[in-house]
Amino acid sequence: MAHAHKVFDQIPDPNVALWNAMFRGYAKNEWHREVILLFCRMKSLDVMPNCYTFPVVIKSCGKINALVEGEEINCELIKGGFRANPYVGTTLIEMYAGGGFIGAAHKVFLEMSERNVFAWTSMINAYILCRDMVSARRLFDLATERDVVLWNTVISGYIELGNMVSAQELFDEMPNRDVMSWNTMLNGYARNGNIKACERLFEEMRERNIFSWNALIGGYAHNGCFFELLGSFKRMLVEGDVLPNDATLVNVLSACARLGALELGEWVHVYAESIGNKGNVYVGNALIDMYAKCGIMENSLNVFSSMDVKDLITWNSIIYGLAMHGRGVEALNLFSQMKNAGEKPDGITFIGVLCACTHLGLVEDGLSYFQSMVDEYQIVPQIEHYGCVVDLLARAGLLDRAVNFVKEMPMEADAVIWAALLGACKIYKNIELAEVALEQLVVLEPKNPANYVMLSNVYGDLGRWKDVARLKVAMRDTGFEKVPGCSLIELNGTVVEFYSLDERHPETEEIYGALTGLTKLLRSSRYVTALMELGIGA
DNA sequence: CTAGGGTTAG
Repeated sequence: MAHAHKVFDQIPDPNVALWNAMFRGYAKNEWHREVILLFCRMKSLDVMPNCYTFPVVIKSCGKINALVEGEEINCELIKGGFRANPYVGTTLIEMYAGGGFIGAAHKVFLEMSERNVFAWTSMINAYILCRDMVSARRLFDLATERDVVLWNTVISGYIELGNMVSAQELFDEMPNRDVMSWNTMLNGYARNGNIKACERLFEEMRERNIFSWNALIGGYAHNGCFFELLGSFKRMLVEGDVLPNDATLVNVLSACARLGALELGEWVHVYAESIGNKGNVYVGNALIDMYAKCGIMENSLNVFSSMDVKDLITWNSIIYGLAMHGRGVEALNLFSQMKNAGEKPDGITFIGVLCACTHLGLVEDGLSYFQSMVDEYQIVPQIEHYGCVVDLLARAGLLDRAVNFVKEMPMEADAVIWAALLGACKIYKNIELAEVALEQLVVLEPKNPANYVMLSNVYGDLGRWKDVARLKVAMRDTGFEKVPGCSLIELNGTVVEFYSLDERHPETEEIYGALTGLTKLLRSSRYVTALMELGIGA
C-alpha cells in the first residue's frame, strides 16, 4: 500500500475510479481508518463519490464501528440518490447490524426500492446476529428469492442457538444442498455434542472437501474422542482425495498431546512441513504444546525458536510447557522476553507464570505477579488464577495463608481449589484442614470418589486405619466407583492404555514376567523404591 | 472497480 499510495500521490487529478482503487486497497489490508480518512480527503478536493465508492467505505465504517462517520455517509448518499443501489443498501444493513442497531438496519431494508437475495440475506443475518431467530425465520419465509447461501445462513442461525431440530428440518426441506450445507450440519452436530449424528451425516455425503473432514475431526476433538480422531485422520490420508490443512493438523496434534502419541506427533511434524506448513503459526503452536505434553521440552523449544512469526498463543504455550516441567526459571525468562517482544500477556499467560512460581516455591514473586496482572494489565482474575495462588501458598506449606486467601476471594471456592488444599494437606499432614476440605468437596462433587481417596491417603500416612476403613464405607455408600487412573503408551503406531495391575493385554503373562525379572535385578543391585518397601513393586 | 455462507492452537 505504501508504494500504491506513492504512485497515487503523483497523479495530478485522480478521478473517482482511482480514489476507489485506493479505498479498496486499504480495505483489503484492513486499514479501515485510512479508508475513512482518505474518503474525507477526496470530498475536501470536491471529487464526487460514485456508486462504487460507498459500499467499500461503509464496510470500513462497519469494521471499526465508526458509526458516526457511517451516519454522515448515509446522509450523503441519500442526497446523492444512491440509496436505490442494491450494493449500497446491503452494506448499510451490514454496518448497522454489526453495530447492534437492528432498527436502523431494518429501516434501510424497508426503504430499499428493490430487494434482491443479497439484501434479504443480510437482513436475515442481521436478526441472526442479535439472536432473534423468530424474526429471521419470518423474513426467510417471506423472501421472494432463496438461494443456497440464504438457506445455509438460516440453518447456521438455528445451530448457533443449539436448535439442531429446526436446523435439520430446514436442511431436509432444502431444494439444492451444496457441500457447504452438509458441512454446516456436520459442524452443528459436532459442536452440539451429537457426534453420532455427525458421523452418520458424514457417511451419507457423496462429495467431501477439507471442511467436511475438519468438521468430523473437530467434532471428535470437541467431544474428547481422541482415538476416533486419529482413526479418521489416518482414513483421510488413505482415501487421499483431500489434503489435510493447518486446521486438520492442529486437531491431530492436540490429540497426540492428549494421548501422549509422540511418534505420531513427530511424524505429523515432518508431514506438516512436507505439505507446506512450515512457518504456520497455528501448526507451530500445536507442535510446541504436543512436544511439551509428551515430555520432550527440547523439541518444543526448537520449534519455538524456529518460528519467525509468533503470537500470544506461541508464548503462552512455551511458558506453560516450561512451567509444567519444573523449568520455572526459563519460563519466567521467556515471560520477560515476551513483554520485550511487544506481546501483551493475557489471563492464560499468568496461569503459566503463576504455575512456574509454584514449582519454584517463589511465593512472594508469585503474589507480586498476581498483583501486576491486575494493576499493570487490567486482567480480571478468574477462579483459575485464584486457584493458582491457593496452590502456590499451599504447596509452600503456608496453609493458613491459603485458607485466608480462599476466604477473601470474591467468588466461592470451587472443587479445584479445595482439591489443591487437600493435596497440600497430604504433603504437610494437616488432618484438620483435610477434613474441612473433604466436607466441601463432598458437596461440590458428590459423584467423585477420588476426593475420599485423597483424605483416606492422609489418614493412611498418619496410620489412622480406622478412619481409612470408615471412609471406605462412606465411599461405597455413595454408590460411585473410583475409575482407576490409566496410563497410555504408544506401541507400533497405536496408543494402548493400561492401569495398575491391568490384565487386559493379550500378552499379560509375558509383560508381568518381564516386570518381575526387572524387579529382581533391581533388588539384587539394592535399588529399593518406596513401592517395593510396601511390598507392591514385585 | 462493488454485496451474503464453513474448520484450527494455549
